[in-house]
Amino acid sequence: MLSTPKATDRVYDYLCPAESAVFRGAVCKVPFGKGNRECYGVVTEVTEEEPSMSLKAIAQVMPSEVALTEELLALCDYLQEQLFCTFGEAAKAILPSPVYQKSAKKIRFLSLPPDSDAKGALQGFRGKNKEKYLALTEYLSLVGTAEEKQCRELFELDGGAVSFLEKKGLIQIALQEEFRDPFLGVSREKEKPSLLSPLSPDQEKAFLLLREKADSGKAACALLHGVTGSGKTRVMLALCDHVLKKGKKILFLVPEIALTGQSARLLYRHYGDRVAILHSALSEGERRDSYVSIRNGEKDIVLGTRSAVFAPLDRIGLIVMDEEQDQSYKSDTQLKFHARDVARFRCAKNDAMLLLASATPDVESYYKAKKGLYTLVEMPRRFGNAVLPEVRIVDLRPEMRKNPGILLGSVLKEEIRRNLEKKEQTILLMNRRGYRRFVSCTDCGSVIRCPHCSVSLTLHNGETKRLSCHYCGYATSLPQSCPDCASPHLIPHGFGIQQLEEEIGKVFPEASLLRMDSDSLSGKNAHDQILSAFRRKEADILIGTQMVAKGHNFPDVTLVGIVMADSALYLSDFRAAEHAFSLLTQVIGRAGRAEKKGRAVIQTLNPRHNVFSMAAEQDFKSFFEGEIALRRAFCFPPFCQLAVFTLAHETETLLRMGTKKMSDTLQDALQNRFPDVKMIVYGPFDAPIYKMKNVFRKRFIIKFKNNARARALFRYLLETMNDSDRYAVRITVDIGPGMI
DNA sequence: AGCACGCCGACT
DNA sequence: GTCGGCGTGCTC
Repeated sequence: MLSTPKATDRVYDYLCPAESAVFRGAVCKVPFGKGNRECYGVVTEVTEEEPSMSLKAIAQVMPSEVALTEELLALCDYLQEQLFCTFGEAAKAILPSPVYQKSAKKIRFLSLPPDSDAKGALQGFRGKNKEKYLALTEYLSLVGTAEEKQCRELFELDGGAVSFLEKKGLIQIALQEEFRDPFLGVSREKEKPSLLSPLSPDQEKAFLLLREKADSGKAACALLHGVTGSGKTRVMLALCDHVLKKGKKILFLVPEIALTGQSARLLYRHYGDRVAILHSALSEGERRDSYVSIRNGEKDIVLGTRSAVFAPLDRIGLIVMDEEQDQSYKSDTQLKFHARDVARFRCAKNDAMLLLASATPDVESYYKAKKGLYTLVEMPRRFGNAVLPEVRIVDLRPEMRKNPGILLGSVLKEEIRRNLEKKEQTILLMNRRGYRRFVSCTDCGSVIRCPHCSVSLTLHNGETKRLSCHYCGYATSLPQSCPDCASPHLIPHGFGIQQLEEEIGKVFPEASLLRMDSDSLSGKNAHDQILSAFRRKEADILIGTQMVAKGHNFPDVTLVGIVMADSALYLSDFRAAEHAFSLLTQVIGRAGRAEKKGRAVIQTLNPRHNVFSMAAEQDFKSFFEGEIALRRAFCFPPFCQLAVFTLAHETETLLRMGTKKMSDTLQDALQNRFPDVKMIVYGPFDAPIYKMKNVFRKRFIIKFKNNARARALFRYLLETMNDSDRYAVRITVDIGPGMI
């Protein structure tokens, strides 16, 4: 069954219809359960046997172009084994429902009618839902438009309540298809294929090494490590050409299609109609079209984000993962897979080559390459006559002592002024973490928190004084007095991008700004539009979070400022240093091109931290040596594998009972049933957000060696924990978590 | 997860 | 007497 809970995760027998062919991998519509509700299932076996019991019959066999191939069926087994998911969860990730399930339904969106006064209209209203209605209308005034389904969940309203509000004219309902554009503005007209520049000697050398590996006819993995500006992309294209000429097909993965529209342009320019695009922003119809055309063999190249690694492509000769260190390759949705692991599986099945490319490889990948498990190809020189930007590391502490709220130090201010005078562009990076504004009481010290989640509420837009929760969407207006002690002395804290914007506005009133952060924007094209506007020189300064660092080419940017570099270093995650190094290296690389030398200013309270000087020099090797020594000393990946078990329950006491049972079961298993398995168990700890949407969560972190025995122990553990009554804790597992 | 069946309290 | 609460058990 597609998408099934653990309890129904097994094979069910059905009668085949006489008229249509049923085969392994086919997707079928079947009646299921007492109410014979319509479900989808995947055929895993067809027999001629007479059934020994009365069976229900398959209602409909879906067309063969949406069936799972043998390779993808094997992938389902692999994912079940590795991730402890159900068959349905694996199959659903591989075969997203729009592909087999045609739905003409449009999504209902709610918004406020123009110049409505919901508050006034609800003043005299005395129904039991008054508070919820007020909350909903406030929320809509904050976000503009929101999906009806989401609103109903957030404010616990039913369909009746929504139609009541519509009748009263307090809200309006719009039917919309989700907005999509598969090529994200890339012209579909056939452009003249631009002639590729000949390979430079360095590129030629890298290409020959990779080609030799690709021609071996065996599954292989190579890591292409090239500093920013070394021309890796050109080498990858040369390899793609070579593989295509041999009649093999290519999967080309990028971390985020919205930010790397240029990959689509690049591939589309060279290969035109042979390219299919798969990413999460496609409409149902587009996804189906892409899927079917790939499945029918009409496409030779599939470009996409992490879930495109499941594309129904046959005869794969090469899988490219650009920016392979990027954490968005690890899924944090229901099925917590890593695209790299799936890619490795598919390469093994296809005798294909996996090419990982990056300027700052993942420490684990580089370690494997150094050990000889992957072919390591290095491009240490920048292409042409490009030079590295000149980087200044500024100790912000002296200025911070005088002015604790400072965001722009004098050095950075001076550099920005210089750039404004020269009419050159500037990028300012502000790490998102730690820059949320919250409100606290100066008398009792308490912080205003979300009633459903254990987080503080974030203050938005200075003028409107709106507080919202970034985890459940709860929104409220800033109270007049402290909810705990009734003191009127509530003050905002924390620096947001908005503060930086205000400060720049004061210091440089003549400068035009663009801001890019994920909170202020929704819609897939918004980022791309901002970036394009900046590239067209419609603003002097671009302020943003990590997104501004990713793979974009801005020829007129000569200055990059990292406003507070430390925030990236102080995450509890063991990969914090790796991420900081990668982010800094990438963003510094945005400054300057061949003709114009770039400058970067790093503001920090830790000027001696060597991650800054290593990022400035693009000295990945020194960074790696230091980092791998730490990982070895403290036993972190790649020297072990990590698993995070999260236990969730609405009731704290029952959650505690669950964690106790988990601890006991683990200890017993390690001592008696699995004495040969070595694991280190940490926990239970409160999850980083202990309470979310009124559910409490605790977790265990386990270091282990990933082998069949360890997985058997986990499976035993999950079975033992799940066979208690249905009101017990819910457990989820994340193997190789992205962030811990 | 859904959905039905089944056995106890407040209504016509 | 009956509607409906949610505990329990099953899904080909």
